[in-house]
Amino acid sequence: MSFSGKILDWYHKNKRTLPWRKSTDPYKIWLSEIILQQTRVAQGTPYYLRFVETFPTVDDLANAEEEQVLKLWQGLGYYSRARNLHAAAKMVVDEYNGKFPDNYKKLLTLKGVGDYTASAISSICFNEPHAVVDGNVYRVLSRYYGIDIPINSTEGIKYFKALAQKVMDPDHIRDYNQGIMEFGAIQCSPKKPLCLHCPLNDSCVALEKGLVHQLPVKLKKTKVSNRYFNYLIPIYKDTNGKKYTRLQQRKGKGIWQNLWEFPLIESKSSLENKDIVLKSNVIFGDLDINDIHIYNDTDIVHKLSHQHLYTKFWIVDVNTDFDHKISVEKLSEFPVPVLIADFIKAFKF
DNA sequence: AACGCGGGGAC
DNA sequence: GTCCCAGCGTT
Repeated sequence: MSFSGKILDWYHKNKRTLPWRKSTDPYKIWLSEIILQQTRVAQGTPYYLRFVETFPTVDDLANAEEEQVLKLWQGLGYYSRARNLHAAAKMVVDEYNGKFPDNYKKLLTLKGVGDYTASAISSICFNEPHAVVDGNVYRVLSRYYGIDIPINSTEGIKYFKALAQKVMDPDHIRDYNQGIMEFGAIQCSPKKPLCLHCPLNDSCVALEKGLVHQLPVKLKKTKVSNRYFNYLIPIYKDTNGKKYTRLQQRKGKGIWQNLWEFPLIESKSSLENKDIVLKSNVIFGDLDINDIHIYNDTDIVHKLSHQHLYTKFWIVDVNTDFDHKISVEKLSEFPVPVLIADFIKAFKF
């Protein structure tokens, strides 16, 4: 049996029942594909369910505020996906008259949709013969065919796309594409592949040569940088005992774009109490600061894939009312990074 | 061609 | 600790 035949056979016996597999509605498939970019099925599934529940149609999503989309996305990471998701929904409504693009080329014009996602949607929804190449496919193909070209090199990306396109089954593309990804996730997994009872173990080059654990080859990742965050949490209690604090929205290019956080002092290294007091007086202008004390004695280290954030939270008690204040009960309405959400949850306002 | 972008789970 | 996940956009 051919490679694709065995993949299809394996898929029919082993496929999981996943919520998006009940439909070929391009809106729902697109939603699932964006959510699952660089994200495990287990992590993305509850988000998918909340999104289809909250936004049943692309029109509903397009008409939402970006704030609401980001709030629903909170905790999933790579927030440009959420911003692009919203922008793409608007494109579908405005430029495609509300009808989801129905072929690979048009799908590629949507923000946040690249070769993988356009291939996935066009094959699953419209039976177009475009082979998907995701992390699973790189692993399966590199092992089965014994290819050691780095998967994240320009040559590798081109090579594996062509190979995937060559070995696919164009007549069963919907199941083939999902099948090879599922096979990579469950059978041909990164660490402990189940080679012993694999339907391809009589013809897998990596298995024959003992290279299973050396493939796929991947170029080195960039190094992690350290940053030092000091969050100032102003707290003002009015005459009724109601408490207020302040959030501000992150703008610019870096992490957590358009998400909200407390006023931030970033420094090259760990700051001392007196430095914080000094800078707090600048940040909060002429406010009457009653007391400043640290919340966490040792730094909270928030680890992103490319940055380690050494974080201190400082409680700033103020005696006077201030602008841009929000009541602490409203904190949960803002989309915030996990680092901030964890603090809000742990701190007793 | 290289880099920036999150968070979490498996080991 | 390391690796990687149904990748994409920017520089």
